[in-house]
Amino acid sequence: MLTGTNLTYTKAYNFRIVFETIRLQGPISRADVARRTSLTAQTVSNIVNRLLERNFVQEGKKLQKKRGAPSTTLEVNPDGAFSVGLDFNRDHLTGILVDLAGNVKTKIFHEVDTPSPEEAIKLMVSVVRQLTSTPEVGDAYICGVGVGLPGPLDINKNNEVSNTINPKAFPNWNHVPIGKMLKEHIAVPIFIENNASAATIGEKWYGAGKNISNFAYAFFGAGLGGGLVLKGNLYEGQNQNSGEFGYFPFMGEKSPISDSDHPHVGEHFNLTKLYQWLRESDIIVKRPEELGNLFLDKNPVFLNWLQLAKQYLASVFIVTQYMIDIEVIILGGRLPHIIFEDIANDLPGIMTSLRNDFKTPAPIFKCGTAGVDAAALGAATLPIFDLFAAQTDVLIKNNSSKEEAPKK
Amino acid sequence: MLTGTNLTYTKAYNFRIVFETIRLQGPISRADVARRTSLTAQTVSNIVNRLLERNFVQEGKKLQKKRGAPSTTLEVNPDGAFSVGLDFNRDHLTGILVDLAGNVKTKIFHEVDTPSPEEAIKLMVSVVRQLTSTPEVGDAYICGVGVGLPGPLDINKNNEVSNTINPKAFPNWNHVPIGKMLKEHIAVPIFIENNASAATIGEKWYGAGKNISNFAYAFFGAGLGGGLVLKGNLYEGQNQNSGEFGYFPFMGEKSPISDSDHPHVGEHFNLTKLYQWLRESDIIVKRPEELGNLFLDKNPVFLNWLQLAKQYLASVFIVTQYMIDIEVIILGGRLPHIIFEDIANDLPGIMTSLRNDFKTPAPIFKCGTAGVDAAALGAATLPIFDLFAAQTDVLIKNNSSKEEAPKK
DNA sequence: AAGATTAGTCAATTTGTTTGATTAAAGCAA
DNA sequence: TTGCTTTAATCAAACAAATTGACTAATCTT
Repeated sequence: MLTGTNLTYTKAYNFRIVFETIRLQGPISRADVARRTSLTAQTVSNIVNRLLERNFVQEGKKLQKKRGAPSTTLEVNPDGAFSVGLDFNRDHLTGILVDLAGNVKTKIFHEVDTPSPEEAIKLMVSVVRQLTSTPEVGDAYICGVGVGLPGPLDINKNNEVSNTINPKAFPNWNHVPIGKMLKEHIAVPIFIENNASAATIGEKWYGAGKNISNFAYAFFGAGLGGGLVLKGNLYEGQNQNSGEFGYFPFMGEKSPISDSDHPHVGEHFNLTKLYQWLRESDIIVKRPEELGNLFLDKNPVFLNWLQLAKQYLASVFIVTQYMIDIEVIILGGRLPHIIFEDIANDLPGIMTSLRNDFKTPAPIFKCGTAGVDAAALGAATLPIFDLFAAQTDVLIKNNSSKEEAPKK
Repeated sequence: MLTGTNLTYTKAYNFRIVFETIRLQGPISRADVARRTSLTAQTVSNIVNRLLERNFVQEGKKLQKKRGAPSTTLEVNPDGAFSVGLDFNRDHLTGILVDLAGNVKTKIFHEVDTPSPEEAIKLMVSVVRQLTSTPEVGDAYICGVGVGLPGPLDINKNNEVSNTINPKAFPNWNHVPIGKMLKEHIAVPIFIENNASAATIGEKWYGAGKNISNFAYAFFGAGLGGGLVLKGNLYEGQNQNSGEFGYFPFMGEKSPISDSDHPHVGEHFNLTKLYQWLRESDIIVKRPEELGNLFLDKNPVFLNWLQLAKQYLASVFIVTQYMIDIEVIILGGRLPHIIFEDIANDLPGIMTSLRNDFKTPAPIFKCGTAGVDAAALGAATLPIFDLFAAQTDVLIKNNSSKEEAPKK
């Protein structure tokens, strides 16, 4: 709907712009913030006072450049607020506590086996309680709890409170109002996303996507998913399912691991199927970390898989580039970092050999910085993002998340 | 860069929101505009007065619903402003004059044969003069001149005035500062875009994309191009080359028309190559309109081409949907309307047979409403779009196009 | 005919940014 | 050392656009 705007929204947006400038450019002086944002020194001064009052930023030491009065630098106060992220899947629940600077302060890991909704909620609530009741947090501000679930999600938006969710990965979960169930036990705001989108936001806010306004993120979880950041904002699409790279059909021959009626690239990256396929060659793998050893040992069966993986990814990203013309592609998720590095290293060459002579530069490949906990860190970023990100839609009326965090 | 905002931008944005609401929903009363936009009646009243003063909208007849005072309706005043669009290619220059409601008032067509930049500019200037000096225009406001060129463009953004352009289709054009050259002879603002992007904006503003906030547009010109509208805004990508569907590789077997080292879907839709291929079967075609006759005659060679075309498009749009999860796909350009209708009719079925069982709905196919002059109409829309579209970036500082049109 | 409802405008208020003036701190040059 | 210049930062007043509240007018309801 086309809605207008007014002063209140202007205020909220400038608040976020100033915070984000300090976050990304800090330590930085008020005067520099004003220059960068094109706001006046007075406006910046007022907003910074509000940020200081709330403990979201802190003053650093004085700094002087050439002449004139030295400037007091500003930077994010890591302990100014905390957020909880949950990465939930059939086999595990990871819970982490992060501070405002994105540092992981505490981490809790539980192995599970396709629990029922009730069991899952109970465990989640207990993890959240544990994470937030440490003396380190004290009475600091808690932005909220973010939950990442395996996508694609079928989100039924009946009303804001009781969205129901159908995660494809949980056959026994059917239209579970997970948000509502959590709200009954947890007082802070709750955010639910598919894990790939959450990880995308995590990389955008704290990771390899900082300062990058257009990128695609490929998320290697139980399968292959992803997310898109376009013009600095997460683009989720009509049904919150953009960036489903795993559903792309194979361009050439299909993967030897593929066994479905509609062969698609995601099958090659499906961890369960990969473990099965490796077992046929008497290679026993149970966790993604162990794939790193196969790589270091130059195991020929695994290297064969990896070679094919690169081919499939190259074809996926060629199409991605022609469609959305992005600058950077970030790789992240549960695979070991050395494997991502190897892929990021080889893909540009493979893609060049497949590309048409096109005048735009090839995309740059980067590895995600969040490591194997990308989904949990991403989930924890959701509440922070909602409160602080300078998304342009903050400026427009009928937007729920325009309020500032409370003073205490 | 992260820049702040202030009241001035708020004003500009609300002005656009009110105009667009009247344009899309009119005839509509002030009170209804206020309800739709979440602005107060007073704010709407003020903005409408400014719109009336500038003749961009006009009052219609009184209308009463149930009780209360009858409301005066508002609607766009077609003669309130005019805009010129040029569609330039190796073989033709089409110039059109459109009014504020998107009606084509005058059309000029010239056949050309890969002219030099100087010859082209001369012809363009003369066409613009002819179009704007009719009595119908009188002293009405001219928004500007839009120029659509065959993409992909290699735009060199040295500074705002002297962007140079390398259209791939013009081998003898090398870094031509076409904007600067036109500005020397034309007083109104000038906008240059690749023809597919221009046509996309045209469909978004006046055509099948009205009211649709996420869609992909496939543009059949000399080859196959396209554009994306995401969250209501044109998304052009890092290098202004998003939506280059023609560069996608073939998913299965390549087209019989393809003859390049890197086979890509665009080759199948390259009109020159298609004409050549048809000639091999003794079918002589020189203009796209004639393809319509082949279709109506059920010419087997052409139907074979069409069948393959649908297969290739289906694979392209499946990937499109998984990547950007859009609602609608619009087909437009130089092919005859009946062919677009046939494609739009058959594609959903072909795609369903190829799709994974995915829970999101399949995209809806629509035919563009601009007809064969989509590129020229799109080009004409560029200045209007710049002046009136409620793109969110209007709200942010350091944005050149925030001024309101002059009163006279 | 009185009351209710709705459209629309005028005048005063609100609110966040901007402008202008002022203070303070530090380097530069004679 | 002293005066000049530059820069940072804040205070107070001005400004600008949306909002609020009061009011008029038109029409339907009962």
